[in-house]
Amino acid sequence: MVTIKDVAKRAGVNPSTVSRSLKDSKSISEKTKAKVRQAMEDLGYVPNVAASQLASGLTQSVGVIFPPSTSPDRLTQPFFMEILTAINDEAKKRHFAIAIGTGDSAQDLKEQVALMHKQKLVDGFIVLYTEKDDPVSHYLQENHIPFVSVGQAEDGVKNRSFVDNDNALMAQEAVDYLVSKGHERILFVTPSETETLSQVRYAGYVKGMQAHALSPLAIGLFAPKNPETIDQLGSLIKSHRITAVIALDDLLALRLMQLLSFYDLAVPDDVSILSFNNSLYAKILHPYLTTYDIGVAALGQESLTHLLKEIAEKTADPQQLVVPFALKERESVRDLRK
Amino acid sequence: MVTIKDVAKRAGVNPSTVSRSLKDSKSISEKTKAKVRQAMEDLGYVPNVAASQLASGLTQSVGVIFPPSTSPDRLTQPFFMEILTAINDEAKKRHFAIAIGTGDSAQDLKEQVALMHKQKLVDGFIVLYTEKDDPVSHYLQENHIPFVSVGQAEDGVKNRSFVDNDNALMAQEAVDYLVSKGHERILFVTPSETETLSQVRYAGYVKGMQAHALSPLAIGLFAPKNPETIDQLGSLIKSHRITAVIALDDLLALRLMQLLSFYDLAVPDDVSILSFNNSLYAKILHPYLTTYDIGVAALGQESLTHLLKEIAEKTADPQQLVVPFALKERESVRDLRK
DNA sequence: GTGAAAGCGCTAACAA
DNA sequence: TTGTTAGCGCTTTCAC
Repeated sequence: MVTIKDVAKRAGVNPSTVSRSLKDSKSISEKTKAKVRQAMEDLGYVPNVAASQLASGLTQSVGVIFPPSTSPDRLTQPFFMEILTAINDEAKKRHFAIAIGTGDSAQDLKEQVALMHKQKLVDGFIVLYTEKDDPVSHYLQENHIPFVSVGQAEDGVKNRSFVDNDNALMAQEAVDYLVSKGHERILFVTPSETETLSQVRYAGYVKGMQAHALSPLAIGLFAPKNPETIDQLGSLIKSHRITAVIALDDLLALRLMQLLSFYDLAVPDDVSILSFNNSLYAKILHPYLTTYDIGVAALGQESLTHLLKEIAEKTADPQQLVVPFALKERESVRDLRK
Repeated sequence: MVTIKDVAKRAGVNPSTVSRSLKDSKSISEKTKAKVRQAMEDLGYVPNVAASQLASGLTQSVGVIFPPSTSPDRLTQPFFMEILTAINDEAKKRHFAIAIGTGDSAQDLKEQVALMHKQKLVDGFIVLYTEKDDPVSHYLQENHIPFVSVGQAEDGVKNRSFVDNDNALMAQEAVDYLVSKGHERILFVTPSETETLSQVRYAGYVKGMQAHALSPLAIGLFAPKNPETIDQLGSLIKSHRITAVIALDDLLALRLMQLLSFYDLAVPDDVSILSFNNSLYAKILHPYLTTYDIGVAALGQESLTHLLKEIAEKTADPQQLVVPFALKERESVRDLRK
């Protein structure tokens, strides 16, 4: 194994000079750096991470925490793999490694996070979910460990960093878009009314409707595991002669399509569907879904960038970072004016 | 920060004794160990990973390599997140950490793997895909770095460890099952005939058909991106009056369902579908898919277990580990005998 | 069965 | 601008 000493010897300098050159310290002359770099090249030197960690106290790596897999399907949403690769790509660029945390329960996760931190495995965390009274976030905050969450900030939680889209605006623009296509009887549908995300987007929907002097409908619940909601939703759509529905995500939109076909309603001829995420699901079945791309890559990149900033500056800098979204027009929305 | 020295002082022993107790060395008396453990408890001691890595030369962590994201959808298959959590869970139990590797190209990935290894970030790798002439596997093999691949072994590659299902047998049993439900005109469909996995399963299908004195049909190609194959497949199913198709995976099965409905064929009334993976896709739309569960958790667990064994024993021990599969009967196969 | 002591490879004062 | 030096926290021979 070639160490910093070997490089130093070959370059005819002191090991500390090599160390400094490595981090491109400005107190080393370009000439010396060049010499050192050449020596590194010649010898095929690669720094030993453990040694530098031990000496510097910095881990050069961050933890990425997945949501508790209480509902087993959640994790298999394409979103998580997408953001994981986005974060990893950004981390590579910045010479950081990432460690992942998964667990069955939030409690489990909390213990893992605590361990990772105490073991000095990571300097900070990206938490890929937000939940009320989440033990993980609480732990991180109480212990003043740098972290950023991906997802909607809860109300009242101010001194924490979040990366998210402007979900209210996105839902509002969804209404604008549908109205521009001639729709007026628009319904908002979600699989769970309690989720913060649902609430925020529903609020955006309400605002959007009101902006067009349309009366917003009550939130539509469609929980595939709860058969009641299915029937209710079906009749609601029929009786209110809904022409467009906004679905909380692509998967829900897919299920909605099937529900509608059961009621002999075709998409988009009878009912248009507009959804969010632009995930793989949007292009499985025709009609391909018109959906908002939430910029997963940007979410990942921003979260890491901000986290590293907090780590480097050793100071919490709570920010709400918002990532732009973009409409992907495909086949599930009909223009009623044509 | 509480170190091994603090523990030693409190327990009234030498740091080396603490270190030994930590690894439950048998050359330390139970009495001393108890004392030491108590001291650790009292002080809330947590070992510093970097220090132990540096001193021992062992990283206590392994790399998990995802397939190159050349086709962006591939990674979002639920399989990868599932196996990642399975591996991570197993790793937690064994006090190992995992580092992940992702990249756009195989070349990219190779460089990342090389770096991870040279930096002494990991002791070995789990490669979550198999491909012909894959630079990553080549690199690992040439440099005698412990690794195990998840997926079908290519022919002729003998001195490497793989974890996989017995895919030929699974396809053969799929035929058995369909025959037991009264089907005879059975078609095997795949999105890509060149993939090893396709070939192996197709071979199993052929064998299964022959075992029942049925003549196997040519492999059916259904590449959604290639419209020709869609028409061809549709007519094929019509003209041969196919009653059951075996689909390479759940996603394909879903697309197949839509194709069939386009031809006014209902699943399972007119055509039955049997697929593989038992992924999230199997339960999105009715009819829910009858599909083989490939035991992702076991795949992950076995791969890690075997890798750690190779690392610990410092000796390559090429093995083909096979993980059992199980049929999940749901709604997509009709019993023609009823 | 336990202690002493020399490192693992790198960093970061402090000097020069 | 560069060299000297003392660790970072743990492991592991080698003694006893």
